[in-house]
Amino acid sequence: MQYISELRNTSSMMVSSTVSGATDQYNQGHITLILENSDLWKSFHELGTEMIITKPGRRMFPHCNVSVSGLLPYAKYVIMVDMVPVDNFRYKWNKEQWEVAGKAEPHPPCRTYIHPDSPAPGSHWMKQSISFLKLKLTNNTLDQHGHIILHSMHRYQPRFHVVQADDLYSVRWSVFQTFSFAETTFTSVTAYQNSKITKLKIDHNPFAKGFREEGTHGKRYRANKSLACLENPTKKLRSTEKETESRSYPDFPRLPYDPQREEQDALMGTKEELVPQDEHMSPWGGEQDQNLHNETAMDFCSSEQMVPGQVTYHFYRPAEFGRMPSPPSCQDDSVDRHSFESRATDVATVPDQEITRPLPAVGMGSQCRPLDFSMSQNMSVSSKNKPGQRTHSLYGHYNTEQPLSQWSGVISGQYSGPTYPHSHHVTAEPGMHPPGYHHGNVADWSQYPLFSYSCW
DNA sequence: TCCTCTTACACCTTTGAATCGT
DNA sequence: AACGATTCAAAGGTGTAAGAGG
Repeated sequence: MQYISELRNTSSMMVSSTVSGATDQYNQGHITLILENSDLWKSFHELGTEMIITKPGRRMFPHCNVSVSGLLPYAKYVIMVDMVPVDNFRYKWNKEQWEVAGKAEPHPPCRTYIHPDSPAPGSHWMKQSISFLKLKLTNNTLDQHGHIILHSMHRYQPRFHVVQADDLYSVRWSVFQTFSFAETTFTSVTAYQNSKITKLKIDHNPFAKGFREEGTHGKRYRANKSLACLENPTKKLRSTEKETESRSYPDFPRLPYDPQREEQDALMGTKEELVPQDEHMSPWGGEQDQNLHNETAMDFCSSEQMVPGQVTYHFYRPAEFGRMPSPPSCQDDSVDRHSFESRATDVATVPDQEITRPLPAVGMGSQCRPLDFSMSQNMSVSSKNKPGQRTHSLYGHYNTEQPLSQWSGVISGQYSGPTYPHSHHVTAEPGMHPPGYHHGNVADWSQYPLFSYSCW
């Protein structure tokens, strides 16, 4: 609980600093991104968000919805989203909480979702919130539909990229900023593990309304091959209940269904449910304590740092990396933007404790570095090879040559901690990194598959 | 045996074309 | 002819349960 309150304090500070710094609305250094539905995200985050991924592709829920300010009204921008691994682990759901189940699998092809309105003037982006409703996640590494490919049972975090570019061709030479939000971190799953998350989704997702309403829910529950449950409830229902119990769905089969109570339970938790878990009900709690962090402060650090992807730019400016490791580098990057050609990156990469953990780090250095933006090299190289084709491919829907995500020069808009009371303002924030923040682990990622996709 | 993943299913919302009225 | 409102069917999103596979 202590760490939650720390988060809140910090985040409110960040918000205020952002706001005060935003006096110059059109100064690019003060572009701010605000996460809409922050409360909803927060609700999910507190339970440990799970995102279903399927072979044909599944939308996110909650879906990413942001509003942006501080853009130049007449300058054109491209806005993109990608997913970065939060750490190098694979997880499993065990005894009502997530546990580390081993090292992460090698990254699937990295893809980027480009908002369909891109490119559009700043005024367009600022006049209303930007929805990424149609972004889809898949676990199909051979996916041909341009969905973002993730591994199941891994943790990811969406990153938003704001790129000033007149067209998609010029994205790679453009100035851009990267934002992410701690509460959008999720675990990708092929089937829901945490019943609280399931219920929360059912209660909030209109498409799941059929599971929400009392009658339908009951009907639905027995829908498949299980009218027998009604006819002969003893056997079938018993087995259902058994499974239900074993999977800890305490409230699911119960009828009548009370949405309010359910929601309240989901959000607040009952005492019984809470006891075995962390005080704030985060299923991460146990696992984090056990595997990731030893103290609350480290929890804070971890969640803070899962953020922005800053770029690995060593391909062009290797010498610059020397300055990355120190927290002030973020501070100095107050400009928060860099051009592709000239900047030396901040390398956020992975939280210290996670990188340095005595992990079975086999292959991690080059293959599975979380929060790394390896595409820089790929892009440079590939664009030299096939510039025309590449740029053209930007406009294709599902072009396998997708260079867009291969940009370099990503900078950190820098992430702010969980926005607990409200939305999330993201700006460069010195001091967000804990002492000992580690910027290393900037190994080459050049073998990383070179086809991320734009989808719209 | 356990765990993860896939698939078919029923229910629901969203979308867009067709129709009608002004 | 142009525009807006309404209707309706198709498309697509949702979690569940059973079962396959490792």
